[in-house]
Amino acid sequence: MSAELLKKHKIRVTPFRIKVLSVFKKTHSALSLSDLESGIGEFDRVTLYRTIKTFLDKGIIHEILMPGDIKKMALCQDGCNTHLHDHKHLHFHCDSCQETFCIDLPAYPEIVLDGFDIKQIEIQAQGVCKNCG
Amino acid sequence: MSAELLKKHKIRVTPFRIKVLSVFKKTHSALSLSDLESGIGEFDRVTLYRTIKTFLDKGIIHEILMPGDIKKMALCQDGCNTHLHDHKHLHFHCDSCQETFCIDLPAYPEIVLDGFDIKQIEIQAQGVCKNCG
DNA sequence: TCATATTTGCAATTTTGTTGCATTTGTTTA
DNA sequence: TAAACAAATGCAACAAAATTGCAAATATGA
Repeated sequence: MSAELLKKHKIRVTPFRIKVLSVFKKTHSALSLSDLESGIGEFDRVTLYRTIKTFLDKGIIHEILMPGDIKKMALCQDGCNTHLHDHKHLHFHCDSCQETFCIDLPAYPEIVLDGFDIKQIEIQAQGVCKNCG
Repeated sequence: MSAELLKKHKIRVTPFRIKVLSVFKKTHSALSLSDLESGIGEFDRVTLYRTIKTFLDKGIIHEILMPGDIKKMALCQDGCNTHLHDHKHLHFHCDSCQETFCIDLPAYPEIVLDGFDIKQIEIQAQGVCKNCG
C-alpha cells in the first residue's frame, strides 16, 4: 500500500504523493514526466517537481536515461534508500511501443577495467519487446 | 582532419563546425553542453543547438546519459552514421573528477532475454577513474 | 564566377525548471 | 483529542533552456 511506502521512507503521507504513486503502480513500464503529468490529472507543476525530487532523494523512484534523450522514472526495489540504489536489473527500451521496462537479470555481468574502480554498472538495452515481437 | 570528417558525412564545411569539432578533439573525455559552450568562445546558441543536432543525426557524435541527469557528448567511432551507432565501448563516469570517458572493451558482454530482441546494449559505469584512483 | 541550396544569426516565443513566501496540512505528544 | 510545530502545498514571479521563422550570408557544384 502506498501510504506504507511513504512511511517507510519517513516522509508524510499526502493525497498528492499517494496520487503520484498510484500512477506508477498502475503501469508496469517506466514513466516520462509527461506520462506522469497526464496520469495525475490536474496538478501544480512545482509540487510535482518537488515530489519527484523527494522520491528520487529517498530512493522511492529511480531515473532511467536512454539514448535519444529519453528520460523516464520507475519505482525502486525494496532495498533502495537515500544513499543506496541497488538495481540488479537492466533497462530495456522498445523501439516499437516506446515503452521502457526494468528487467531483472539472473546474473549481472562482471566487468573489470584495469586501473578503474567500478562502483556501479547500469545496462541499457534497446530493441523489440516481448509484447511487440 | 575535421574538414574530411564533415565531407565524409556529406555536410558542408563551415568555420563554426570546424570550431566545434576542434573542441571535441582537444579533449579525451566527453563534453557537456556547457563544456562545449565555454570551449567555443563566442557563439550563437541557436547555431550550436543546430550543429549538435546535425552531428547527432549524421553520426558524428553520440550522446551519453549518466545517472544523476548528467548529459554529455563524444565523437563517434569510424563506423557510425545516421542510422547505425555501433559503440563497442562502455561509458565511465568518474565520481571524483566528474569526467566521462569512452572505454573500449575487449569483450562486450552477451545478454540474452527470452522473448526480447535486443538490438543494442549500452553500458554505463561509475566509480573512480585511473587518474584519480 | 554564377546559381542554388545550406547554414547562420537574430528576434520573438515557448517550454521547462526554480525561488520565495503565505497558507494549509500531517504528525507528534501531552 | 487538541494544540504545537514542522513539512508540504499552491501561487506568483522569475530564470533558464530550447524552438521557430525568416532574412542575410556562405559553401559547393557546374
